Amino acid sequence: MELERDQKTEEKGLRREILDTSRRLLTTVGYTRLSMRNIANEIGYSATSIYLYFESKDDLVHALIDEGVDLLHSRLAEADQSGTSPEERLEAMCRAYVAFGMERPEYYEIMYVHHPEYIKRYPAEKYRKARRNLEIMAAAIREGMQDGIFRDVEPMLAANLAWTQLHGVVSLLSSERIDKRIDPDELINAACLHVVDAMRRWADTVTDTGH
Amino acid sequence: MELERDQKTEEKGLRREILDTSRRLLTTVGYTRLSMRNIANEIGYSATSIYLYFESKDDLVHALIDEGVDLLHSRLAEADQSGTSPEERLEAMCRAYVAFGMERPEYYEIMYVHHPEYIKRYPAEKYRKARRNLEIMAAAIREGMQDGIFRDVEPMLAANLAWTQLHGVVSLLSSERIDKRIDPDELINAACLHVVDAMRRWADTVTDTGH
DNA sequence: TATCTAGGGTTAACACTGTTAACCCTGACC
DNA sequence: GGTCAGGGTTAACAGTGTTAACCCTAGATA
Repeated sequence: MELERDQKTEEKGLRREILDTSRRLLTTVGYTRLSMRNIANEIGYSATSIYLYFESKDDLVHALIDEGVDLLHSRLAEADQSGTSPEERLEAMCRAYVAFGMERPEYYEIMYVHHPEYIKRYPAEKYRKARRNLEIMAAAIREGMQDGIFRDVEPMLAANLAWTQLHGVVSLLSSERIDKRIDPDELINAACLHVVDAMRRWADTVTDTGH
Repeated sequence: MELERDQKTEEKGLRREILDTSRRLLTTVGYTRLSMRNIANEIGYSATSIYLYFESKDDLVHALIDEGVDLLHSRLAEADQSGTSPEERLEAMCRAYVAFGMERPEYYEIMYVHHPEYIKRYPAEKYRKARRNLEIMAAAIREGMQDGIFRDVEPMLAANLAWTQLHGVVSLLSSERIDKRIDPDELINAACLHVVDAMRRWADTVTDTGH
């Protein structure tokens, strides 16, 4: 009993267990099979007891999204430190982003693909945390601008443009909507180089038209 | 009776009615509320009678996707004819694609966002038809190459790269995942110009690395 | 010591979902 | 007139997220 008291900072016992098996189910059987009753069966509790620790399934999924956001962030941060020049770092982060999306499609799905319904209820503080993953890219872009390598544009807009390109590749590839005759690696490679290249030249055509 | 016989080329009566109300429900209440019983209630039949004309909900949704594909194709074709130079035409098609995605999110959702489950069962002949929408872009790119305006790359790969960029913008914008401080029009504009610009320079960096 | 209370957990149920099996009824043909 | 097919129905299955009511045990209090 006293031991459990000490562990309460780590997380309450059952809540932790729910999260663990949820994560496991998500990666094994996928999101569609991630149901309250499924989770409950796995840990030997009734489905409704989950509601003692999460106020809804949305809430539970939000917690999983949070984990995914952290996972992605660590990948991006690692890539950011792998290179020296802003160009290298940006390219490395692009590849890290795509790699994450392709290797952990279940996480990626609930983070960026799935239905907007529960996204709208996504709590603000978690949203702010998710934005870090864009800011780390924006930072590299900003540095590149200061070094005179990249053109002068709003770094956050540029980061978002990069994000849309990367997200497009990941989501269309992993939903198997890209024709099989297209080599995935070639497409990924093109997209990543493309993003970096876009930062070099760009502004002259874009910022003019931005009212 | 004889009149109905004449119309059978247009489509069988009830099947047409199901498709019409499905389309209407899709655009009004959205995909999540598009249920068999909902459709049935709307037209005053029982839910199971839908199965006399569609073998599953997937099948029904496939028919709706088909409509969406045609709609998008007519938009792209129109844009393709609006310009003279390959550059103009490609840019017009990019804007047309994004416009379609933003104006008809329900169609876009079932076409390119939703769950891969029923996509895998998407019939091959419809898939072939959907590919036309990429080929019309690839055609403009190919022409640009022949005119010496665009670099020499595999046009279908280039079209797919363009598609990923456009899809990323549409899907992230319409799922409201882009920060509100980013101006959507500016992002769209940047993406479209970006796609065209990528066709001009590109190949030297990309094709080299393609194994 | 007896009683109250709070909290973790349960069962039953509601309102949905897509889908199948069985049935029913009408109209056409032999 | 009997058979048969086809359009349509109801009932039901197995599943979903979620809520209301309940149950039981441990701890604090009178």
